[in-house]
Amino acid sequence: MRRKPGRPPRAEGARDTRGALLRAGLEVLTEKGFAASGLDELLRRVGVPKGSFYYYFDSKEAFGAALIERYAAYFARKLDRHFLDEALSPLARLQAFVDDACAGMARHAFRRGCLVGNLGQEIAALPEAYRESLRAVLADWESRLAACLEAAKEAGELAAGADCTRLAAYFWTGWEGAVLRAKLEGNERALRLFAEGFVATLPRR
Amino acid sequence: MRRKPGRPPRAEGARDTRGALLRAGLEVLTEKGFAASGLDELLRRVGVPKGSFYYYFDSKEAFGAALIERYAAYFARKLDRHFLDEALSPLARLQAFVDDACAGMARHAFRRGCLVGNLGQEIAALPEAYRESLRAVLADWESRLAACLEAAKEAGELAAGADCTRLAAYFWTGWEGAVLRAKLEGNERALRLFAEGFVATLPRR
DNA sequence: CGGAATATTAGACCGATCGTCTACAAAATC
DNA sequence: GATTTTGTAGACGATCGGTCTAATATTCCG
Repeated sequence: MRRKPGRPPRAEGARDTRGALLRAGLEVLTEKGFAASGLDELLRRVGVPKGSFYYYFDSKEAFGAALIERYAAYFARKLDRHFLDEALSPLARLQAFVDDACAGMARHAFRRGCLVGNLGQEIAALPEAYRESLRAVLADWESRLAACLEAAKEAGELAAGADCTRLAAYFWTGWEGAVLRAKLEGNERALRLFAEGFVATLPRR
Repeated sequence: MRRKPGRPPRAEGARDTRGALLRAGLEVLTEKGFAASGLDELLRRVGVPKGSFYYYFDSKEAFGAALIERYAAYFARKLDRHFLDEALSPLARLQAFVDDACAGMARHAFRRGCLVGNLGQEIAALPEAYRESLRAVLADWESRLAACLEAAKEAGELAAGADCTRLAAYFWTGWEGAVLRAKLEGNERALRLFAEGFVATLPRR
């Protein structure tokens, strides 16, 4: 019993309980996936009682859906930051994303992976509604990368006949595998290996 | 209460309890992963009481380890069947494996994936001993594929300068991603896409 | 053929943890 | 200062992984 019940101050040194839950949820779920992540652990971590959780979210399923949404937004921003960076050539932008991702995984000692990959893997045991959400997220990433590859085409870094949409789908498919492998091996080797292989085999002209 | 206790006949119409547990375990874990798979469900499915489970296996962890071993053996046989098939050219053998895998996933309506991929994804929440096992399995697949690619070199299907080990690592990394994606999408598109992309970008000479 | 030893099953039981829910207190509003 | 809103506290029943004792079939040995 650490605190009396009731509403804590919110106006000033406010504590964004919902936000804290989402942040911690992302940390836990990108590490262990959905099924293996217990609410109790999450709540202990954030220092919030169960009642609060169920005030902000209808269920664990709803919480997961919110996490997917938040992760998609976070990742879309990251992709835009790199893929739309006019200071770099299109292929250099892709490389910058890869470098960023490697640094990100290293920062968490290769324990955390990709939320989409984690949930996709256990999709059979997840709410059916997640499937479409995850698919949509991947489709979104695909179109962002395809646009970057189109830019590469115009910059003469990629053959005019290249199928950018197909290449983008190929990239994200393999990339998810690389993230999984990097987690398993505990190093960035797989990420580098896949990225280099992908770029190396791009049709130049 | 369906049956009186005691040892059932084993000599004739014998029921291989341990084997049945392993078989069902493989089905469940390739679908839902480790954490999401409850012992109770498994036991209900096989029609075996808990006592038997803990007679054959020390713990869920030991059970999982046995599953990894069994899956590795099963998969190694499958790889040998294809990669050592002298009737086909080396690259045709790889294609035969891909076709086989597509058919296999389709047979289970794309619900079951790869045990190594599933467990690898949730490695952070798994017994640490699994990590090395899974790594070793992947390394084994890698060397089998590398040998097949070496054969392709000798057959003139692959450039003499190609780094077969590296290519093999690249393949399995991306392949795991493709399996994950095929599960998520519920079709073989990702498998085909990755396999075609891989073969297409192989250095021919 | 009989009795002891062994192999295997039956399922109650335990502490921990799962996700849900009801009761209530503080802050905000009027 | 009463009511409404916002949020917290923690009890709850179900189920989890795991252990344990009891019971019985089979095998072994004489």
